[in-house]
Amino acid sequence: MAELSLAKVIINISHESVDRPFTYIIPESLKERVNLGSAVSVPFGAGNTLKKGYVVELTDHTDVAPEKLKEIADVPDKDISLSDKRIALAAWMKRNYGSTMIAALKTVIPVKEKVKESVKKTVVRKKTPEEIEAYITGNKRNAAQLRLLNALLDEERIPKSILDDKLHILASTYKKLEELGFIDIEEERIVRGAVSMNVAHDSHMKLSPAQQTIVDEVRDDFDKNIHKTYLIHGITGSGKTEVYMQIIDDVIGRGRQAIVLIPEISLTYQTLMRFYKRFGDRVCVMNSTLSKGEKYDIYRQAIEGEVDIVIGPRSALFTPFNNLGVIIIDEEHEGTYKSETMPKYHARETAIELARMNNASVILGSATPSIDSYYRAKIGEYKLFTLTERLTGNQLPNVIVSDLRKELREGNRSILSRDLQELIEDRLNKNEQIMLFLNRRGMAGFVSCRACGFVVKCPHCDVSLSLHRNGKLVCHYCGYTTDNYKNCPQCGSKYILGFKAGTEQVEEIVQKMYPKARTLRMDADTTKKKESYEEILSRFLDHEADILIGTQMIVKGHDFKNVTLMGVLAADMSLFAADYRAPEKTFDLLTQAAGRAGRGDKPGDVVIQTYQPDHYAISFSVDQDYEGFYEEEIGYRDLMDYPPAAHMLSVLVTGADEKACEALAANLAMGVREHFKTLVIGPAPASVSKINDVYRQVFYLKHKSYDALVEIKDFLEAALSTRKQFKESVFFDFDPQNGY
DNA sequence: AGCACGCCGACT
DNA sequence: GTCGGCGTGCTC
Repeated sequence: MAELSLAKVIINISHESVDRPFTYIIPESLKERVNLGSAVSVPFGAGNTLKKGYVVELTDHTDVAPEKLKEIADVPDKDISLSDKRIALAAWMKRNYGSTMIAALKTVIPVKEKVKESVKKTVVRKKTPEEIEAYITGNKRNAAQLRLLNALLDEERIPKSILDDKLHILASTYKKLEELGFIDIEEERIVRGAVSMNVAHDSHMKLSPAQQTIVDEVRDDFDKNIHKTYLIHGITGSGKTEVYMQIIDDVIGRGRQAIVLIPEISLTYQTLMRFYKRFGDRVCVMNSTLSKGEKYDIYRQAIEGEVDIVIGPRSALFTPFNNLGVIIIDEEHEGTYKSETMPKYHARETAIELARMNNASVILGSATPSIDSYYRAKIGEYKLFTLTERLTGNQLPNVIVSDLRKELREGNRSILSRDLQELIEDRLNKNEQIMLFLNRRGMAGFVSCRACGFVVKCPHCDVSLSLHRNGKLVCHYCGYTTDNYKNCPQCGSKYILGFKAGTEQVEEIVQKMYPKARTLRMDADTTKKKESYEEILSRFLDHEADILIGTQMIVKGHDFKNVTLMGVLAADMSLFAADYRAPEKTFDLLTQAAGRAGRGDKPGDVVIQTYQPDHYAISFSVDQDYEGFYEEEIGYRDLMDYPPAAHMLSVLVTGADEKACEALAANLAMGVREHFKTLVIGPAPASVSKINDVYRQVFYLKHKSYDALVEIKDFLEAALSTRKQFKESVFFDFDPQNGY
């Protein structure tokens, strides 16, 4: 066979006009090192500037004129190369999500370059549990020390990185405890990211019959080389994690590897420790706070077979295992599985494609599966399992619905219903904890004129401004800040007031009503600083506050044993979002919120305050009736041709010139209408019609066939490429998760 | 993304 | 006449 002397290279320039392979000659001196997937450095363009790129094909013939061909300059050995499967996956992503090939390739490579090794620190317990207990007992201060010592009671050795990350221990705390002789910090020159704990592996937990059925069926299929997508619909506390772990055990026992995807925010210290205890140093955890070096080490260990399990957010999907056996996606309904940047891939779909390429299985799990996945399970595309038994022995919480219209009619103008007020008082007296969940920031806190209805909006972005405690009005999109108005700019009335319903206002009101109660607030503002999210949670866990007030993030998967009351302040807030998924998201949030109360041995109450107690998203969540909600919702999706009944493509046209932007959107929409004889919805101003003075027009296409939408996207891209004079940019999103 | 080519306005 | 503005087009 003739030796292949040419390489097709994708250049690292993210622009459609150069988004195609360029052919280069492989010089004799680099023959050994240039392979399929190699990262190479090549001269490009008139100036022969050196550009990085990836070899996506080796060949020995080309249609390019020979005098044009240049030679590959180098194969930098600190850059990481790709496997052929990864190239195929990138090509699939490019096609399905409409990105450039180079953007898809970069997504598929979790780490760009190799980095030197460093030291790893492990915190080791140096005193007996009894001595530690003695120190802890009666110690009301030193919360951070107690967190650390409590963790060390369970585990003699814990990697410092986990403690830093999950328990938020500061250097001063380690220093103090080292001085007191409680701990020692061992340093080891070892690969980063790895967790080696001298743990006695937990013996396999006894599974319930329902759990065992799932494990058995997946294993039997696996051994028959049948690889499906399985959906586990399991209520909170039904033991999904046990099932995942047993399946992983089976898979790694067969010499294969496992990827576990989690919505980053929900990976709690407890869950993490369960994996470590079960699998020890065969597990690696990825997260966005890891350094380049740590990520690289995980990557290297995966390739070299030193670890078998990686846990991480959607990007962990691209861990380069050689023999992937199973991909587990926990909380599969979560929106964070859809990428917001190019390529706008969905981790669930991409996982299924990756699994198909590797002969691996996919396990999806959720207490409230996405309508999408449940539909696919119902039509037999996925295999459905249901876990209905609460193994933790907790009772379901008692759910009370407060009709806010009735409250108002009967003279209660407070944001807390009388039922909720009564229960808060009761819990404060019992020294139990309370969570108050406010559905949506940004929807609340806006300033409007009670006389004429004027709403104060950002001059640069088409969203209402929020009133902050300092009296300023702030835009949550661009940060624009202005003083609050004394009089309405439209009618001059002095009744221009904030709509009191932001988390800040709730905290203020709660503090006034319950002066003795200690409150903590968690929202996008208070968690802006790195690590503050974990810090607030651990402070609440340590009972440094009685009431935690927050947005979505407080309802995600955290287990607070002492919380016996969950108040949902405005359950219908998220129903107003301009998004066909609004009822689904509302149902998910309410169901999860209800799951937060009474998870310990104490029974819990949930109060759901709403203006629409009869809306199906609310009534079914009150009854914790997923099936009922699904039936109602799928009927609606079917009727309207919304996913999963059909697929959707959103086309977002943006531009600084309003008229030009509108004209281009109208023109493109018309082109599609005429060429495909299909229905086009819009164009219309996006729900946020302007961000930072850039106008946004959007139109939607629906089609039963995904490929038909891909064809339309290709058509639009072709149409755009012949009109370069347009300064407007166009963005595509398949089955969009968030409205535009 | 760069770089070259090229076609119009104000300069030694 | 020519220097240089950046709009348009091409890159193996």
